Amino acid sequence: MNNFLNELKWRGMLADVMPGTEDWLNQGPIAGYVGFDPTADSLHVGHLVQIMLLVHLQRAGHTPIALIGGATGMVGDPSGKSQERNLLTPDTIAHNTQAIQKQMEAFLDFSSAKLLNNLDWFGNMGFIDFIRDVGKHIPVNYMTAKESVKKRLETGMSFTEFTYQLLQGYDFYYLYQHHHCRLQMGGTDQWGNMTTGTELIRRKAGGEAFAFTTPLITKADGTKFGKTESGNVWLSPEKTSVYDFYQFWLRSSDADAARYIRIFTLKSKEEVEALESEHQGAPHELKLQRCLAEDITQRVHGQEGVIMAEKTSNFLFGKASTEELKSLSEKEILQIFNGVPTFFISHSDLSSCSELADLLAVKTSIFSSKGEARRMIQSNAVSVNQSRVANDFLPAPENLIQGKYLLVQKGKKNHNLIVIQ
RNA sequence: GGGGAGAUACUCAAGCGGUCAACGAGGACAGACUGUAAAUCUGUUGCCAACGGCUUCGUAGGUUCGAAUCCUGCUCUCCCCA
Repeated sequence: MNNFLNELKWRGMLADVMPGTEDWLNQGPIAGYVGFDPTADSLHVGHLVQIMLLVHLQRAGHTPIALIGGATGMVGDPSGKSQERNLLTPDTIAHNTQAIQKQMEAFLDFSSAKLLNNLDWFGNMGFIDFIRDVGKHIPVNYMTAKESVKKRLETGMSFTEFTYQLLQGYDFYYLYQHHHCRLQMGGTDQWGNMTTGTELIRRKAGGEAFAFTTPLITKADGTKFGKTESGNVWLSPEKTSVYDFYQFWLRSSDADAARYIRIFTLKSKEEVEALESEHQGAPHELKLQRCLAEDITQRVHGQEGVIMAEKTSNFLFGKASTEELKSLSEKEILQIFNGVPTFFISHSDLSSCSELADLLAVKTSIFSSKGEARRMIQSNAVSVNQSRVANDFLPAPENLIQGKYLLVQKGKKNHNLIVIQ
């Protein structure tokens, strides 16, 4: 029954495991949970690791529980945060909760998996009840020994955030009592909160519960995973276009791609190893990165998303000439440049431009200032309609594709579409 | 309650009356090389009508021909004593 931990192990998804977890998992189907706080109206790629845990759990025949923190999100988890954060309003949290719940449904089969919201059990609990029923069981010295608290003792931490581990601990206790859940999973930064839960279960219910964590996902160069120049990579296509999402994975380095494909896809060990050796034989084909990007984009945005992102990528990074670009029909243009940042300007905007930098920094915000635009143009970094241009170049009507489009490329990887209407 | 230190650009961090749009490092972006990789080398990194101009050094005033640098009030942060 339990290939679960082994599966996670070869994929490099195991960091700390509480003693006894494996033995217990071997005893038969169990229920395990991961919590997600609704701090934004979409999950991002960092959450994907945790989601994959639930997916593996389900595939191993167990019951995954995705817990949305409608209540804990009101408080704010201090883990891994060096500063106190602002509270979100209840409205925002409710909205975020809904959005995240919806996203969850794409990954798990909720005919057997469970989707819960801890507001359901915290919503009506009074403060006095809480400190009597929960607070009484966990000593403050135990709480302050946690890394998440210790780190903040000097710089300061509100009582609110200090309490967070108790809330999360109670979640685990509640799931233990009502859903036979004895396993909690999460990122390494959650370890302290997770052990507060097992401790509460031990003290309050005399029960035994288990936990393990996934390692912090990093990039080979040591920088933070899941960020691009424009910020977080979100699962919501409104916040990160499907094209950008696909590109995020495609651009990962060889070392990263090999690790990511284990973590974020369900490909078997044999498949992964075969891909790796294939990749080594012809690294320029980016086989590993392509498979990775395709697989994840497929899971998050569906087959259509993959087709579109690939089409756009192939066009923009292929050697499409100005002529090829000009030969595109309007329909093709709209299809290909879907997901590429687009700016709308008027014909008078275009004709009133005194220089290219004016068009790129003032009429559109492709660059943040004219100075920057000029510098970039001077360093040979800007192309219009697939050919390098100088600052004295100004698009004339005959340069517009289909009479209304301009493709502006900044550097190697940033494409923008200007629509003149 | 008493005493001390400090607040500089994305971050760290120099500067202590003119030569400061502000040393240096990191980061970021770009160019070359490549494979939309890594490493390496190079350039850029306040804004503009640009061999010049304008606005920046917590905030509000003041001294001075001239201030990030000196003085005063205010706000915030940290440390020590009680």
